Amino acid sequence: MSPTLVDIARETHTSVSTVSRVLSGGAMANRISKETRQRVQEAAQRLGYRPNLLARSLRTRRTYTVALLVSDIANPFFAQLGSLIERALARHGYSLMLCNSAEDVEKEADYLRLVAAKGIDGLIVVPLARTRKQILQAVPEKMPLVILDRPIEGIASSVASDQDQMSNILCDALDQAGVKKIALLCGPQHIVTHRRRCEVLASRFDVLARHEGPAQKATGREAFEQKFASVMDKVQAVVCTNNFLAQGVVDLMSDIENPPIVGVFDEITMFDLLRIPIVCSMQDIPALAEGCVTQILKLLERTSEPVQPILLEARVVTNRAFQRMLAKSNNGASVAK
Amino acid sequence: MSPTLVDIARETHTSVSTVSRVLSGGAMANRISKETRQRVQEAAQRLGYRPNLLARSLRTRRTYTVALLVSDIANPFFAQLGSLIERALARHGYSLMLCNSAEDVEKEADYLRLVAAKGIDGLIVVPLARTRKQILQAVPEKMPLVILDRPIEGIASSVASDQDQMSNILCDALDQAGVKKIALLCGPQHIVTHRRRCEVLASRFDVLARHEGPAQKATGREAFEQKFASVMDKVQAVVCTNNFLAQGVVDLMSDIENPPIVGVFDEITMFDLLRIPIVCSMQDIPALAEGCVTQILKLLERTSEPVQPILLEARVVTNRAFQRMLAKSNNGASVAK
DNA sequence: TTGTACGCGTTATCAA
DNA sequence: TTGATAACGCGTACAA
Repeated sequence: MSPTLVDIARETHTSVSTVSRVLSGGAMANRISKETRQRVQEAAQRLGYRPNLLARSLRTRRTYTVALLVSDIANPFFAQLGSLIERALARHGYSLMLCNSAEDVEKEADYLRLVAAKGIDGLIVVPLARTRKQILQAVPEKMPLVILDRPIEGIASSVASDQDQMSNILCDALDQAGVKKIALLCGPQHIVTHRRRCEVLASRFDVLARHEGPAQKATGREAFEQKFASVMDKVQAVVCTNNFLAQGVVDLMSDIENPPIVGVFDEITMFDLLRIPIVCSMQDIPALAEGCVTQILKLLERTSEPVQPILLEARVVTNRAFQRMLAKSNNGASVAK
Repeated sequence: MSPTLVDIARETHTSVSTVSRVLSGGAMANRISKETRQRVQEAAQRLGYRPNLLARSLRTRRTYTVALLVSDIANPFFAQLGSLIERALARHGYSLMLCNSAEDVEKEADYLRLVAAKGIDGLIVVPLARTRKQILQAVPEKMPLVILDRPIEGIASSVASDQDQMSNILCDALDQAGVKKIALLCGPQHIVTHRRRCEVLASRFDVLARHEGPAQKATGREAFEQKFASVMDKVQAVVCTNNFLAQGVVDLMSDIENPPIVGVFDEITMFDLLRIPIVCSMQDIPALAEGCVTQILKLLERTSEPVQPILLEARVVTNRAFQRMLAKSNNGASVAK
């Protein structure tokens, strides 16, 4: 067994409190005579003392652990976020507990309860639940909580991209390319980001076909087989509310003669090498990560200074095929601006 | 404050031990009179009792938490592994603590110590350290430990792909395509997987150019600028020891007239849509995840039944461009087999 | 400057 | 079938 404070106290002919003060008390350590302090440290070193963090946490009510609850860390969007969040937290002395909700309300609630029971200090969550109430009945009121990506009414500590802004810049880009009619491939409408993106798109273009399903590659295939194929020659763009959906779509479209533009939220890997014109509205992932870490740290320090929701801007990125297409049409039509 | 056993004991006119037995003792609960059991359960329900898992862990010396230590969860390979591991662990009642070592030996050691101090039950690690000794001086001897992806001499509990097999099937595929001379892009040679892959490749082909660097996209660019450009017309393939490296390479090669084959370990997203012929040697990620979870669970149950290293087979996958190329050369040369 | 004693919430031992 | 009581290892008032 690993040595404890008692062992060191015995070894060094002092009491546990002195040992504790030397080894863990920051300011307390100075109020101890240089001599005993050294004796204690020497003994600790020699015995290979490691504090039992469980016992400490039980006593101090702080675990220095934050939980990140996402739908699936295999999703590159969340994987990048998770990586950056873990790094930032580690820099501040916190560890990360990772939870996959798998877009399942039950699992989400289970995890929320578990996290509370484990004495986790704070929680960063990409929620499935849509109301403050749903969350607060699984997690104590005072638990530091940051909502990531899908804001919830009544919770101030949240970090997300501005869905309207990111939808509109995508629409602007499509507009500029002369798009009027689109096919729309949507993720689950109970998820606020997907829903809002759809709404904006529908308000700005003529939607000739629309398909909804889970945010996976397979849904893209489905859409084509069931609804999109027939309108492919009538629309100028296919828009997908996230990159997984788009991946399925792009797969299918590679065989089409004169493919329409694909508009998509978040990144498509290697999109620059595809011959399909693609325009992405990309969230600022590092800023999202940094945002929610600073938020959670603020809440953890309990310096009760007010926390403001953070709303980030996205930016549009196009691939070469898109740029070529744009250049061509501009040349043909009028003087390029 | 959340209610404790004491509160329920007071409320129900019994002792903490009875309450504990009712609420957490599995078999113990039956040795309690139906009546008091119900009283206790009712009270627990009414007061909204949640066990304090920290206190329990301190007492039982089990946290039901496993740590996963990888270089970077943003790497899709680890992200998929992480997701599957988390799910499997959750099914067995364990939570996951996620640690990024960032390919940094210091951080790795720090995390190993931290994990031990936190009372984590077990550890799945993609190690940077190369000897059993290095690891055991940071983590207690008896800590359940599974080595993932990069086997270490003397540690039986490990799960990985057979590097020789996966390298050789890649070579076989290249052979079949008539490849004799290659350019080789390697990840860090102190990482055993990269090193072994290089060795096999070098033993089977004529390596006209070789570049080494961190396993990132940028290294691919570097290689081209510094060494590869001049031999591009002399080699029939460029081989990369992982997918990040390959991504950089593929980016650069899209401009080349008659691109050589790209050989790569692990998946390249959307590779089917690229006009460059690509052949991948793909690890069985679900099997890797399942393997290390069953291993760790076996160690956690302490049923001292012997644990065997798991070595998995990879399989070769080619994209359409590769297949077209192969078909063409077969037609031209001789009767297709 | 140092030591004593208690509490954190639970489980486990030993009597009753 | 139950209840005191002692751990688990640590931090911290309070006293000396």
